Amino acid sequence: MIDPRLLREEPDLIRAAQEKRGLSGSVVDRALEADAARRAAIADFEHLRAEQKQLGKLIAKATGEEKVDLLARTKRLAADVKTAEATQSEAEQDWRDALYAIPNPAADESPAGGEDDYVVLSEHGTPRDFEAEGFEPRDHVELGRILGAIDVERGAKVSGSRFYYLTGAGADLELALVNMAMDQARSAGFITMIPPTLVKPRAMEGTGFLGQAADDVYRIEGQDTYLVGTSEVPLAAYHSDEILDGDTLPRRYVAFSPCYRKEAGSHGKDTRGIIRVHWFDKVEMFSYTTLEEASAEHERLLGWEREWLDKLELAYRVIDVAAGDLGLSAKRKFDCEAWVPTQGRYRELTSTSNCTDFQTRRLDIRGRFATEGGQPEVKPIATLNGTLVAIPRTIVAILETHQQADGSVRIPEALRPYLQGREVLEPVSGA
RNA sequence: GGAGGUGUCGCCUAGCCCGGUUUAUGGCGCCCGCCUGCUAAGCGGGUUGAGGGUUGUGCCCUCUCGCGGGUUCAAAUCCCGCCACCUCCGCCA
Repeated sequence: MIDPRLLREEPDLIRAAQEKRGLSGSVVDRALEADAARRAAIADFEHLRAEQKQLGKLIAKATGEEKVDLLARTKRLAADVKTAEATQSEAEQDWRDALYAIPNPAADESPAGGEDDYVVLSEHGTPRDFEAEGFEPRDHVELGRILGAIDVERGAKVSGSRFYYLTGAGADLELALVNMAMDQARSAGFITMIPPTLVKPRAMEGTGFLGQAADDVYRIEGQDTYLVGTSEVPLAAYHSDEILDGDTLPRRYVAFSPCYRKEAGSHGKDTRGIIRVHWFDKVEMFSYTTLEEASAEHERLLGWEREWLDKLELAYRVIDVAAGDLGLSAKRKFDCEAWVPTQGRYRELTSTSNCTDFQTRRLDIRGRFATEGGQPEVKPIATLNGTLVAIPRTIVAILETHQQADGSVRIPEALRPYLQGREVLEPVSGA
């Protein structure tokens, strides 16, 4: 949720922000109207209610005929109060709906425009030149089959399209990546978490996933419960309705969890292999910090993502995602995209977003901070998230990047201790 | 799933039977000040959060006792539903 005060005082800023994302500014007018209506309704109700309470006090003291008189007066008032209260709560609901429809304004630094208007911030490593090495690279599906690591056929048989089994070396690889990622995050000071992945509407809405992203969310039939598409959801909602001690910030959590996505609207895209799937496991970093520190924290999260990709010896680039391609909650987003040899292009492997106070306002998360003068101050705080490792895409990048002419795959050195010291994944026969 | 119990301002706690100076009591913690020849002890004051009004910047008002309804002129208090936690039983990995 954007700051209601900002909307009221600087509506043109929000209009400009809508335009930068390629969205209509009409929601701004709707929200302003709703705000005015809400405030009028509040004043109306509170006025009547105050009168009612005054009379109530008199009644308590009054006796005899005087009391009868007062009771008659206030009885009529009671009905008016009830009506005014209903009007107020309706107006507040309208106002909330209008506000919730407005996304976080993009950062000044974010490029304007849509999906293709990103800016490349940096490139790291060099894509392998298979032509120079004299062999045709196999894609991850083929490598997965040869290594006995990925079984997409049986995934489809049992669960449908966009499902897979990780088998043998593939399963070992996931556990190794997860443990390595957790080790990295733990030594950076993150608290390790394994969160629930079925959540109530509050958590989903509070993190901004029931807006335009709602089509991508699995809902449990007959229940007000959702499967999360990322552990960002339970990690953000973890501190909902809490006031955190400012001294404890930043709070950094790292979670391992499965993620579920309908992938609605991506029919025909990435149908081969495990680039785009309905379920995958992920290790996610999450920070709560002050609004002042949020940008610096965002850079730190990006730094940890880069450290991770460097250790996997992947070629990748970092992009500044354009305003129109940001999620509802994000003010700014960096994606790390790894080179996928058989596709001849960079594909998103990790992503980090600065959500500022957008989620904390929805989830009622604030910080209590010491002030110069005296009494501590309660203020909104910021949340940020960043992928450390999304398993399938990382496996794709590793297999394709480090494959050898005979179909084996060299294990990056940093990962070997997590794979029983293995240096190479060898083809198996009879998958 | 069944039975019983509990849910009060950061934490603990009084109030609930019997509705009305309750502006929700007290303690801890925290903040400010006083006192004090050291970071102790003591004393005084402040301290839930959200929203609206006013711009007199300090004050006024409303909401907030797990959540939602209801009864009533009036609800922390009475009634109904829901949720969470605890104890016991059942079932289960």
